[in-house]
Amino acid sequence: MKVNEVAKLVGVSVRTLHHYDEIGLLSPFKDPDSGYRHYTDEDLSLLQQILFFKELGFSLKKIKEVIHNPEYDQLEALQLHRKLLIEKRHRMDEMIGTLEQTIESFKGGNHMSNEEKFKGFDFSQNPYEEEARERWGNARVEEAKAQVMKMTDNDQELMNAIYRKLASLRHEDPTSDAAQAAIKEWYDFLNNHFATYTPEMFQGLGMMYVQDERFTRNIDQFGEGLAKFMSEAMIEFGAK
Amino acid sequence: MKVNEVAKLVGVSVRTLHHYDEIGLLSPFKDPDSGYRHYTDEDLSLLQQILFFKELGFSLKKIKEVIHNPEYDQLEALQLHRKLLIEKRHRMDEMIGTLEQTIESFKGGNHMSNEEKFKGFDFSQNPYEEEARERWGNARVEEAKAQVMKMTDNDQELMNAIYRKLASLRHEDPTSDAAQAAIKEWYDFLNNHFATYTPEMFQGLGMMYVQDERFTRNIDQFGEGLAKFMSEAMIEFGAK
DNA sequence: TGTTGACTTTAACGTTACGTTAGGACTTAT
DNA sequence: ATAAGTCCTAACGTAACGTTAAAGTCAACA
Repeated sequence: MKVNEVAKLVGVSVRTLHHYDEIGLLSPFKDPDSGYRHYTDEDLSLLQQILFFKELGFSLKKIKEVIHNPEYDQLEALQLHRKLLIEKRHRMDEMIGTLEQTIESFKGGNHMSNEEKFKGFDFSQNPYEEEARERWGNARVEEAKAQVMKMTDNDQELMNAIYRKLASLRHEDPTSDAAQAAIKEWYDFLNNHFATYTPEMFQGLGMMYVQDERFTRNIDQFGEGLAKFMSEAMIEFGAK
Repeated sequence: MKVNEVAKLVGVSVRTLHHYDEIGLLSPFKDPDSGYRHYTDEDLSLLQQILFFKELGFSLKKIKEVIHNPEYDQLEALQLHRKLLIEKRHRMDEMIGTLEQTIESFKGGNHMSNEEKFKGFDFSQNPYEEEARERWGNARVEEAKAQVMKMTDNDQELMNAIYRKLASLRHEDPTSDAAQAAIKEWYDFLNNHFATYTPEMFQGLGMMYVQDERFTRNIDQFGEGLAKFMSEAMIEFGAK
């Protein structure tokens, strides 16, 4: 196989293959006449390995070491690397936290009463707070609650606007483009304001919209049937 | 202030300050005679800002844009950046997951019975599973459980060995070097095998060792007083 | 067989945010 | 005044390729 074929097959650039050859990471057979590189099946599977490690965030230098060493070293390298990744993730968590604080301070004051703030968006107060704690743990709920408390008037208005827009669409097909566009707005809003929610919490939230009638009632403040509509739209949205 | 003073004060290299000057990010006053750079207090606070954004992962190019623009853009930039960070964190989570699977497959089979595996290490089965769910949430507990299930015979043996070593030391001072070395082994083991535990879970686990007598009984299988000893050693370990 | 178009090669500069010498000017303390 | 300490600019090095650029090779069609 020639460079371009390989490149297209595995989804890397020709330059990348050249580079790997240059640094001695993957050196295919070179036709002495034409100078063309020719990759065997073996080269390909080695390339797969390389890309695998790369996806895990290894540097090419380390990949080169790891790939040409006995098995035990590979395991050790994997474990070490995982440790580094986990540390990095912790640092990222801290960074995200700092960012969120900064964003809050940029946004300025929050002048609505807390009751006002919790209207329409609710699950960290009232009947189901305890249930939420059971389902998702203390720390998560506290964090979510703190974030809702810090919401700006502006954000609150934005959220209500999204709810109203959704309510106005609630008699249409939840899979329609308009409905999906609106649910995407809502999805983006949640993503921007409550990033600490795990994917499971998102899913669970969607489920509860229809399964738990207390949720249903709360959401249907904005229009009867809204909870059901949103749930269906969310499922559709998540499916693609 | 001259370069070196500034550098030492804020913890960056002189080269970094030169670089920021080169690219027009932070250009202090330059004495026309000596050519020396002189940083004012204003320069310093600007530098703080720069470093802050840098810590958040902004490129110098973006910092330059953000710092010289109206407020609204800054907020937008912050929000955009947080989004990117969150996406990156998700990708990292996936990478860590893949790494863990790979590590498992490297380690090979697991031939002990599940009862065997849960002996000595327990909190995802038996009386307190339900309690764990309440405290830390469903997903976390399930994840932890799955990881315990996948433990290799080897790992299991390793863990038991650590427990036995700790048990043999349990009548000594928990703050002694020997005790701390042993608790570090245990800490590293947990870190290597149950990376999905949050710091709070770690702390909580330590607390429960003495506060919850069901835990105490389970750990004390390896020797009476072990739970208390471990808890004290953990607190000491965490404090430094 | 000649030519054309698709593909290949090496070479080398560009990117990011500095680190790291290197050689020389300026300042400060003794 | 002289040495020690600090400052300057200039320029190459790093990681993992991207991006031209100039030139050789291959397959097919006329």
